[in-house]
Amino acid sequence: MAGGVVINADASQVYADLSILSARPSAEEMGDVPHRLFGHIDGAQACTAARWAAEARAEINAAHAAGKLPVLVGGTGLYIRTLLDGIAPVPEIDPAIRAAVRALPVAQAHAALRQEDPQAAARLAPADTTRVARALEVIRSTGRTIGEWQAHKSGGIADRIALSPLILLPPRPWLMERCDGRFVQMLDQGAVAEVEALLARGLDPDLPVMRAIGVPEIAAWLNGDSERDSMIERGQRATRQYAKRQYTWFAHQPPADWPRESRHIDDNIADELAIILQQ
RNA sequence: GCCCGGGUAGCUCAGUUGGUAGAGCAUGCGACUGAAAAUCGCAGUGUCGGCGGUUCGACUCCGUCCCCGGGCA
Repeated sequence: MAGGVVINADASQVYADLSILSARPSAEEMGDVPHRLFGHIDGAQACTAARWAAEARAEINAAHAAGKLPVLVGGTGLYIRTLLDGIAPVPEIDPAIRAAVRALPVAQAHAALRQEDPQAAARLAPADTTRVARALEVIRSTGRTIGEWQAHKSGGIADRIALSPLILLPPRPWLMERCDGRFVQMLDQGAVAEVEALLARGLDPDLPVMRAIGVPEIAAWLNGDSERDSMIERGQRATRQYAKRQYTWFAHQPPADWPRESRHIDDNIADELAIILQQ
């Protein structure tokens, strides 16, 4: 096969504004291997699982057409699941409805949901802001409940591709150390300037770019609301908590027959991966 | 040395008239259908600073000692 194409499957690495903070690969690291869906979306927009999946599908098709091997890399489980299994075909939500719903305090949103979609209200945790808002905007914007929509999924490509999955679940203590080191490294590489640039844009604080790990922590420090040491500590902690959530997702959500690799991600594994990619 | 405030969960702190303790965060585990690096659920742990006393019973009251912070000398 005439080489491969690396396709990003990380929800933060898609944003132009997050290079250092999302640990996006550098130009040198990319070398002459084509990389797709990295930093291609402006931070003023919020990407979605469905949008990413559609783009990934197009990139995979293009790679196949060019006789290249598409290699998806990244840790956003929902995105990968959406690509493979599809997702409920809910139409675009009316922006006015979305804004109104998101402006509601959760308690009110959940109370409204109890009236408008009792089943979803019963199923969801009353404090689950994201899902409660989603359920409410779906019933209000489409007239059908989210449960009805979710009865079917569409757009999945799992049944028409040959998949070679590999899940990396390295030893926890090692992983946690890497998390701590990684945040410090980001600061050394210019993460603060990246956050300053982001703040200068005056974006909605609810946007994904503004909630990415490190952004709120560094912004608070720039704002004088915290000491540098505590900023570092909070950034490291957020990274570790995220790693734990990823660990849980990938340990349990993907099919049981997907191979799990629990060794350290060292040069040996990197070589093995390189060999797999060359096949 | 004296006066005041304070020593309760890993951290910050609640604890009304005495009935052996809680909340947030952290931690652990888990969930996850269009914001997912998001959002949420569940679960530990405590010689309530030490010692003595009063009491059927003390984190709560009394005595004493230790430690921390502030003030006065």
